[in-house]
Amino acid sequence: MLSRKQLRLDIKAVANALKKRHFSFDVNQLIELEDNRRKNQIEIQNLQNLRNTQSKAIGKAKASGEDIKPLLKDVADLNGQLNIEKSNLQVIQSDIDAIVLLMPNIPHHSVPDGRSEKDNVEVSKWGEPAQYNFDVKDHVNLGEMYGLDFEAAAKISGARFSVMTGKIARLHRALTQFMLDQHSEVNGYIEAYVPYLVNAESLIGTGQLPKFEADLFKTQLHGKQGEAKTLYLIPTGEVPVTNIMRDTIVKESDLPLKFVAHTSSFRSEAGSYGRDTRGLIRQHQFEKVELVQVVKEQDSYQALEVLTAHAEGVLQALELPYRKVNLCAGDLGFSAAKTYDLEVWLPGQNAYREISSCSCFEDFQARRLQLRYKNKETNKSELLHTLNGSGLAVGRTLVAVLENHQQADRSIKIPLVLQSYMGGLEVIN
RNA sequence: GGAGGGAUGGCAGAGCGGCUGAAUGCACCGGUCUUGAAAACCGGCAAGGGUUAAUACCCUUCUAGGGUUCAAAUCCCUAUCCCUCCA
Repeated sequence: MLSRKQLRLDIKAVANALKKRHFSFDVNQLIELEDNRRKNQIEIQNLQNLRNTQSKAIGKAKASGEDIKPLLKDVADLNGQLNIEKSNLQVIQSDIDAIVLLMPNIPHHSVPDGRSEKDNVEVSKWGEPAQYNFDVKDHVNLGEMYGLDFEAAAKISGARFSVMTGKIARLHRALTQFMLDQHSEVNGYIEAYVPYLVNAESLIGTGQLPKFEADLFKTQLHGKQGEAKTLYLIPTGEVPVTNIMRDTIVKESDLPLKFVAHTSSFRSEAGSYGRDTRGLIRQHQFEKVELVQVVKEQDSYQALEVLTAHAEGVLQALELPYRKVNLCAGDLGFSAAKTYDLEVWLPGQNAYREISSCSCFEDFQARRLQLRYKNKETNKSELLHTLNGSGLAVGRTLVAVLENHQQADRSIKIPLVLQSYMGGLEVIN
């Protein structure tokens, strides 16, 4: 959520900045609403002030045994008026909220212009895609030999699910463990275990709601009471992990906060029919190791570089060629001010594909989350900055390992760092 | 399934119709003292919003939403969460 103060003081600049995202809104409408809100609020406050002083007068009059009847009538009239004004304000306020909650974050100045992923800018590249002197298979063909089973998954649940058994399941788990260990032991993140079902407040906090409800799986308990207890399956670990700190004022000495969590993620993938229907790339349920940082305002962009490097470290350890891309304004997620995507090389697709998305949200999420710290210098509570990134998406990493480390005899070479997690196994065959 | 108890500032914890935006302690910040630190002492210290050039002043907020009342942290109802006991 953008700052209301900023919207009030400099709405033109906001509108202008959001143009970079190709997002537009009715500036005049918002100005008018805001104007009405202010007038209305002043009116209400005056009435409240009057009522408060009258009420106090009644208290005093009563104590000294005077007749309070005429005073009572006065206040009753005031209250009548007040109620009308209040309901007016409520309508205006919810109109404003509806608009503001749907406004995306302002892109950082270093974000390139552009409309779609075609306009993203490559920042760096690591590793060389291997040359294969044999017929390259994709992960579906390779995986099926070693325990990846989409037919069983379709029977159990439907499309976009997977079953893994045997060596593949073990490899999948090894990747998860390796990533968790790497981030908690080497990179200094606190390991967290979090719920996969979350309430609407949490999703509003990180920005998935109200705008992206269609992307979510929603659960509901039976009966009337159940409706009040709607929970959503998390679309990313970012939601529960970032919400750990919702509504808190963090001690300055505890900053920066760094969490790593392994979670499943659930996405409806509404609107992506026909895209990536083959294989593990786009699933309704997938595993991710998520990095979250909460830092002071002045540290956030440095933190974005570091967090991205942590995700890159995993790719490098797994000997997977990748490139780092600075997302253009048009491709930026709703809450993000700046995002680096890491795209891993997939020989089976002969292309780089997203495997991690690392974003700085500035105070956009923190404002919704009421996530602050006490600034010692100013002695004020100030909003913090949040960041997150996948480190990495486990399913896609499995794909990358299978495809990049395949050999002519259809065996899969296991990267050195994973071997201890595989009981010393060097090759899957 | 049933019966109770609770939710108050960064934390702990009083208050249970008007003088309470809220005692007290801890934490934090500033100062005195000290070679320095600690201790002690003095002072400050919730958030959000509005009016104002500024000093100031005003409004809202004691889990959330309703209600009673001229007036609610305080009384009533509902929800959520926590705790205890019974089955």
